[in-house]
Amino acid sequence: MAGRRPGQTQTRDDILAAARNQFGQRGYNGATIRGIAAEAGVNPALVHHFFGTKDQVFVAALNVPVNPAVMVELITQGPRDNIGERILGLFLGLWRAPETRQTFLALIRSVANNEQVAGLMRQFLEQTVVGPVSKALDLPPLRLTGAASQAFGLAMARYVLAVEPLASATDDEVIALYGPVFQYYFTA
Amino acid sequence: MAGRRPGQTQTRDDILAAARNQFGQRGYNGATIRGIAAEAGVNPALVHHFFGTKDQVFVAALNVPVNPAVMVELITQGPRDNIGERILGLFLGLWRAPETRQTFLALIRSVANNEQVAGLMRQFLEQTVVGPVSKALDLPPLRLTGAASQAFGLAMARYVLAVEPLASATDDEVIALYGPVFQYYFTA
DNA sequence: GTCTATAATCGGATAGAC
DNA sequence: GTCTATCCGATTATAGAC
Repeated sequence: MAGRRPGQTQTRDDILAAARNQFGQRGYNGATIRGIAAEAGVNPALVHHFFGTKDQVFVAALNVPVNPAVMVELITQGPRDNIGERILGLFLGLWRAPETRQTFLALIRSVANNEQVAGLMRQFLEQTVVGPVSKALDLPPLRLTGAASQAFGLAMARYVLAVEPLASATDDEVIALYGPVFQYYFTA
Repeated sequence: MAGRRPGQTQTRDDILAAARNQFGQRGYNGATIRGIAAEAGVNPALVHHFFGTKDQVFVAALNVPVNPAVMVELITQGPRDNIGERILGLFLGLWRAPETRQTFLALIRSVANNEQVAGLMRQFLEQTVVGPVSKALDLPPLRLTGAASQAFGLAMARYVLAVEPLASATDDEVIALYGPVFQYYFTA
């Protein structure tokens, strides 16, 4: 934490930022090392130099400081009667912060076109989300996949497709619209 | 309708079927003319010969006999108190038929990674679905984008991600789970 | 640390022979 | 109708100079 590190740091971070943006805009398949390098203002070979293969660049770019286990904790701990609104609050907050927003966009776009990423996401949902939350809240797993599907659809419609009037709605309007739905999914 | 047409037809249809499958599995960006030709067992040049550019192949492959206006009619006409289940029945039926299933898969995968397709989908939803249905049923447009988002999310989770236990659930279980949600979106 | 050069593929599209 | 041959561009990745 004391003193700044020499040279390298800046370029490396530039590449990482460019990667997050490119993967977010185009997904794994659509983004290119060359595109990332161009946006970062460096040579394509440098991207490989710092992060290795495209796979590894992807992992590095998406390694954002959001701990899923903590999120699950936050959700399962609080009062049950407003769990829908609480989840939406967390969700919308993550979509408001640029870093997590880019991460989520990248994941959605990649899941839709890349079998490998889709496999990872499926595993993550089944093992880290649906399983634990189902036990913690004593809900049928099917209910939680319902909630997950609505979260996916909301992200898709509001942030990827940007269909109106949903895209321009305020966060409060979104909470009012989707609150009852998530409350339903989390009520036995 | 009387008598069968000569030669050409078979190969042309083979290419079209292969195109539907490839676009469904990989989306617009991921599918290749060469991949389509290989699956159809023909030369890549033939694909161009019959359908022109990749854009035109895409349009031809997705030109499936589903009239959106008719679907909207079906939904807005019937009784209001079971509209959720009726929509789900139509929806699941379309995902059961191979041709429409491939079409929908292609659209979802392409929307997520292709700005042009996303634009078309956005326009379609706003002008052909949300607008008309909102007027016909006297519902706020925002409600209908909510329903659309849930439809997208259901398709994504069940058919693209195939997350369990949703992917293996029966249609009846899906109707039981999502029925109340769609009913909510379609109730003022 | 940064870049040039290049290998090895793969992509869409076209011209033109048969 | 069907295919061979080919153009031209873009991609990931590596080797190695400076």
